[in-house]
Amino acid sequence: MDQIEIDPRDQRAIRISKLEKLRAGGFEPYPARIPEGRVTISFVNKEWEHLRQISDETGQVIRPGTVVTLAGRITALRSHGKSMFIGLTDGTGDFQVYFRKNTLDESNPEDPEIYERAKELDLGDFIWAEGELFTTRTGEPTLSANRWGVAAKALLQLPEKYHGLTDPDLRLRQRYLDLLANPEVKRNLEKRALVIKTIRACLEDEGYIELETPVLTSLYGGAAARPFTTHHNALDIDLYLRIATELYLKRLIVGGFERVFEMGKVFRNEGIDRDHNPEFTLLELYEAFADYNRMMKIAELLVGQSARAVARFAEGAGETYFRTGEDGALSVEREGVLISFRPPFERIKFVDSIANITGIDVLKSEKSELVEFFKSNGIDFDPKQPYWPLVDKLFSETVEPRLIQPTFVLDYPVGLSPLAKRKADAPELTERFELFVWGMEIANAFSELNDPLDQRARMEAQVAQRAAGDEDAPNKIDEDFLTALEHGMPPTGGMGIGIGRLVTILSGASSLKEITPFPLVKPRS
RNA sequence: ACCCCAUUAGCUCAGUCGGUAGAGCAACUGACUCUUAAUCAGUGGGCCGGAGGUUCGAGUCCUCCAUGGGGUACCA
Repeated sequence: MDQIEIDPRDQRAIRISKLEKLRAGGFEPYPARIPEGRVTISFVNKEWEHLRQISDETGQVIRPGTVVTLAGRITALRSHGKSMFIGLTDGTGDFQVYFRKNTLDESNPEDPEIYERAKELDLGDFIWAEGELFTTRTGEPTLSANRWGVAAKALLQLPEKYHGLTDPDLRLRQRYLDLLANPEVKRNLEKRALVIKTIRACLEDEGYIELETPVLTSLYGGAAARPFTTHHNALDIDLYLRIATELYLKRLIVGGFERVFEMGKVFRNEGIDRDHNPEFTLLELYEAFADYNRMMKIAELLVGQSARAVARFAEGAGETYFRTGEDGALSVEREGVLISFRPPFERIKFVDSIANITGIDVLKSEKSELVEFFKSNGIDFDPKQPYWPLVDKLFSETVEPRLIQPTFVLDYPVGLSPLAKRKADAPELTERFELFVWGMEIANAFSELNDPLDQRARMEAQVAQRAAGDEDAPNKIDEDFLTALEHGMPPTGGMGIGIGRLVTILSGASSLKEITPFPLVKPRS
């Protein structure tokens, strides 16, 4: 059986032959479990002073090290003939394991091969090792193994340890390799989990309840986006994947819940770039007897607390892109600019912000004036678009890029805000804000429109806009939603927050892809 | 959808004017009982993203295609 020729080019075949040698020698390469009593590496590192072996100046052992069992993946392998050093990583940290022939042989007289078998180990294999904790001559905390075993053999090589994995395509398609090779990727995903946990805890503290609304719906609405479609076989109907949770959460407000939120995936059939992914996690929250001023407070709370939590984590991990000021102010450094997350955030008005930069008063202006501005400033635009979408374009081009520090932009025109309540003293404006950070929209909130007749009129206008060629406008009026409103919805404040974008900013990541575990990629043909 | 750039060993990258395909890590063989990007000696490893074209000759020049990145457009 040893006579089978192995092509030395085929490293997988080499590993399979090692696996067979281990199994033949009584080392099961895929055991169901390892010996009980395994401790984590972070525990050993934390308790190191209590656990380690203590020697006097002459090197005499005064107190033996504690015997523990560790398990993890082999990340380094340095063989020295009759001893070897193994770098071991578990989910909590790194630790060095020392295999010494004499020690292993003396502890296992029944198995004369126990040291030799270790020569069948490769980088990437999972092993367990039980032994005594000591400090090497060079000061490295180490476990000297008395016993060891395979926990799971790896058949393929891991990425190179020193340069890591940098091919952007491979990083996304084989994210597990990216995670192993690039520690900051794992930290960024941990920050994502931390932000989600922090936001849930804050909202629960505020008396909010979390409910899940349908993903599969026969109508789509609550946002301007093109949907994904799918099909239900038993009912034989086409369904849409939701583009927002808004219209269902408002039904829950009508039904008597006063503080409700959902944090879940929504799906928008649009392009992919550094702040867009077709499926993304959206937080939406609604509070009865609240308005958009209350939503600003909640936004400051959620963003502020998330920033605080991420800062604590980043400091613990030794990262330096985060600063904590003397007064507890938190800021993130991006491209040399400090972004401060200390509430209250700046507040500017939508109409004023455009006028200050362009001189155009969008409430009095006309389409021709916008067109002229675009042309003279060399900005590409779609001349077929109606007035209000062009106003939005004007805002995106001139104001948005300047909104680096967290900034609330207040009081959007009603033409851009089909679901927001009009301002009592300025009916052409709405009680709506968006929160921008680093030129990116993070949150969108308003005093919700609860006048069912006004809501119907605005939805009809949208459907007409669709008919006129706006593919992002809804295709049908959600009559069931309007019926719900006609039964009466209290004055309500509502807000949506793009979780991924918030995490991108707070983690210092360069794009949404970095903090999304598995962003959408084109399948390989 | 459009423009620009990239694609060479398992990984990270060189490759000059168009003239025999290179390095480090990883792998393989051997030495080595406190190493740590271990060291030392030796060995193997390539559809140069794919398909065409120009040429005596193409990793290198041209065209098309695929994938990725950046930008533009789209995304209230």
